[in-house]
Amino acid sequence: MLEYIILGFLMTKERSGYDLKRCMTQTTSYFFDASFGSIYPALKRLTQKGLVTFREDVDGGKFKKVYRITDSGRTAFMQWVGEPITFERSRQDHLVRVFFYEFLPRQTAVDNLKDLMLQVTRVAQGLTEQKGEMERRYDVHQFPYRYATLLYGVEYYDLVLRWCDDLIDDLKSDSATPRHAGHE
Amino acid sequence: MLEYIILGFLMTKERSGYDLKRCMTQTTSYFFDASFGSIYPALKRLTQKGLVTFREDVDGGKFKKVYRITDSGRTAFMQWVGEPITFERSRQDHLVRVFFYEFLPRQTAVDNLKDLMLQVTRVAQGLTEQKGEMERRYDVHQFPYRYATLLYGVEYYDLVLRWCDDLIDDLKSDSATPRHAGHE
DNA sequence: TAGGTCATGTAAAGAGTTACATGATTTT
DNA sequence: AAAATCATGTAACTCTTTACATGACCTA
Repeated sequence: MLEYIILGFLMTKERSGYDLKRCMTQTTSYFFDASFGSIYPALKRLTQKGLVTFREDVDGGKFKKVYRITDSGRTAFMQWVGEPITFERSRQDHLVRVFFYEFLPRQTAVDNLKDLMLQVTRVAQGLTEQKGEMERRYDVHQFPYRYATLLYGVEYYDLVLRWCDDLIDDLKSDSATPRHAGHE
Repeated sequence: MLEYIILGFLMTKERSGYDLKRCMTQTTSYFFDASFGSIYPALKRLTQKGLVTFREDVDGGKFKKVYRITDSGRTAFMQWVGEPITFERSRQDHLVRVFFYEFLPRQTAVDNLKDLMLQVTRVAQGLTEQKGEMERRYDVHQFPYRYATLLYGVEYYDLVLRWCDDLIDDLKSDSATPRHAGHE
């Protein structure tokens, strides 16, 4: 997967490993991210397979390896991107603890959910700004897919926030039956 | 994480590795799942740490190891479940390809998105049925967290479906500008 | 008797992160 | 002069899946 994402980013222009990391952090990190520890080995593998080449560049004294996609790289990417999308149920780690919140005092549950909302709000803010910037600067109909993935992110975070809020409301209105009583 | 989920499932009753797998598939698979290849080693580790014990059972000739949570297991679980929830941006693999759909002919994009919708619909159906069954059989206010996580799943799949649908609509209304033209 | 389900387990491989090592340049 | 950023890379570790091995019981 990572290798194809790298190829995808190289489809439009040549980039260094460092550039690729920045790309991901800025544009895809809300649905896919990778560390240097996986990017550099991936670039090595792609080079060995002949899907990318690189030139060494000294830009202002700084040593750089700038990667460019090859023709077979383009072919491999085009083959991959056209394949049917396989829907994988994605792990939602934040749900795991909540699933077991029956064992927690209601107040702790509410506090932790509120804290979760704060975290999500922070992440969501960055995305919403990106979306606004895109709407201001471009005609979004020209980039339907980039815009759609951004929208997905904004709506997803919105869902998580609404969900937390609804659950907190539900817990407050119903504080007469503390489910955590009786354990042990 | 897996070890705590196992402890969580053992909080209410004793279960075998096989039971635990069935539990997860039935109740948490839309946000967390694990294979036998990770469950059995996890149970071994939990036993070594003294957080669970087991008894060997021969149920109708079938050999079973039934695990029970210990007191230190309960303590460890209660400590974990009360910790603040850390929100991790979760990978949404289905978005990765779509992010690069500018390189695909519009018709292929639409076809693949429709196929994705079919897959999601199938997964969503199971969850919606579970939700309906819970509403019929129990007073959902008695199980706010189980019900909330179910709701999350239903709403999440709904979001994905609406998102696909909106994107397909957008692509149809705007078919005059095929963005894929011009590559290679 | 063949295939399905119940039941446990291991080994190899895959995919990734974290931490570290290195060193130049740029900003404070 | 220190700290941050740019830039590449490796090694150890973690977590996980897939594939396999084993064997009993159940059902068509």
